[in-house]
Amino acid sequence: MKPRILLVEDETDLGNVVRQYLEMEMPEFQVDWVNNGRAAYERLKTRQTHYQIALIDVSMPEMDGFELAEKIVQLGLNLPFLFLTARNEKSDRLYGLKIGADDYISKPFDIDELVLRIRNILKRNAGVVIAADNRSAIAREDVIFYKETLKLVIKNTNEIDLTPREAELLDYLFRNENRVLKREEILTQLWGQNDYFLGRSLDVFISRLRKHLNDSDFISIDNVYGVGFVFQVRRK
Amino acid sequence: MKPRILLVEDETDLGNVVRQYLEMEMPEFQVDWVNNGRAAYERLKTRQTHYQIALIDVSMPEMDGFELAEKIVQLGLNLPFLFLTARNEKSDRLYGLKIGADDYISKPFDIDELVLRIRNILKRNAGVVIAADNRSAIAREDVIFYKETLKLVIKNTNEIDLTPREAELLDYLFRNENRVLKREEILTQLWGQNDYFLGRSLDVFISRLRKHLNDSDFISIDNVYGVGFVFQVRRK
DNA sequence: ACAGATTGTTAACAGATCTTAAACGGCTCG
DNA sequence: CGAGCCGTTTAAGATCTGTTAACAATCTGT
Repeated sequence: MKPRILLVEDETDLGNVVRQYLEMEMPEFQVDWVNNGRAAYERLKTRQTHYQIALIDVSMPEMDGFELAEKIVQLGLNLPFLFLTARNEKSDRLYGLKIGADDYISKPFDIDELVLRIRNILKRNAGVVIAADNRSAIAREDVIFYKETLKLVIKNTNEIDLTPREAELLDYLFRNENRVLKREEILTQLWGQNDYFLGRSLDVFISRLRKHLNDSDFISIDNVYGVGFVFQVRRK
Repeated sequence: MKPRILLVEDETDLGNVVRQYLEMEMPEFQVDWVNNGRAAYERLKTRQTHYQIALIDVSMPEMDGFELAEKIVQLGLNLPFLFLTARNEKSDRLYGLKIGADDYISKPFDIDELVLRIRNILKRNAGVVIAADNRSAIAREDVIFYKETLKLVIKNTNEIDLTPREAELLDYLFRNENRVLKREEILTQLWGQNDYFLGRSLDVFISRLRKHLNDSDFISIDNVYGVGFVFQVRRK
């Protein structure tokens, strides 16, 4: 199952913008947006879904952000959280940090900075390391490729261990998706030379990767006869 | 030994003030202050002393803060760091966060806020630490590791005595749980160098730790062929 | 449609890498 | 000085991986 981010924000416009931006910038996460503290609390209480991090607006009707955060701590969920708020008084900031916030970000905030801060918090906390530079994990539609752990996850269920060479080739394909790659290009890039036997070797790896990618509805490796291959990533 | 904080700051006055204040507010930590990036790098390169967090000034002569931080990431130390800086341009802030900073704090900063932010970062990073009668311990699921007394307790029944080297390696693994650790990283950090025989030695210790951890249902040490190891901590 | 070229798939092999037990040798401490 | 501990080295066996081989399937120009 995709790791999840919980966004708690009562302003409809801002909530929508942030959710959309996060899903675009961090496609390997699902963003759940709720518009009040109580709804967030209900979700967290019954650990039905497990969240990686919570982004909480301080000023909300009914149950405000501070109150929600305190409940999170009380519940003993080890859930990182940060505040997104228009209130930038020192006392508020200190209070937020004191109850354990991993960050306290004042509106208007830079959304790129928010993404980076979230990534850095998750990096320390979660098992799955996703670097900001997108080099260690690549997500496309129903496929996530963790380059460092040599793991390939399809439809969030199917977890496959790759060999180093398989991973290297797959990485190369991802970095050149949707364009025709000549055999010669691939061989000189990955094997350093280009002869008949290495060509056959490449075919074997292509075959293995195809088998691995069988369960994906969006990704396939297509042959261009006499030329090379195309790593096709279809969009939804 | 007291856990340590590394402060890298070239301005003498500020360095002194911050160090004194931190030691007053966080007496359980020892604060080591060095006044340039190169000195900090030398300390971190081989693992003479182990730090919990690094506070880094961006503007320094010789090796600047960004450069130092990049080296920290390259070395594969899982060391949290944050920037203390007078530069508050958006591009600088984004760059700092991009290379993995846990925070980017602009001077003049509120020292109480700094302390809170440091505490929150450490809280997440250290996991459940039991500080009873000054024996520091790391607890994860069904395993408790008392690193001062070199004892490992599994399921509250099985008590195992570790050798110093075993404990050192296990400590390193705990600090880097759920990440791929390259053989080279481990060897340069723990043994100070990396050659064939030390590699064999590492394998032997891994094997011994595995035997010790056999009774845990949650922790295992997995190999990534041709790369290194992953210290897997599964959650309930 | 046919032949040759290219590509696809599977199995087998050899070398690299990893695992583990056991032997070794330096060190400490009584 | 002898026993015990501990890190290192050795060595044998297990496992993993990239390559090769063999054969099947597909493509292309004629």
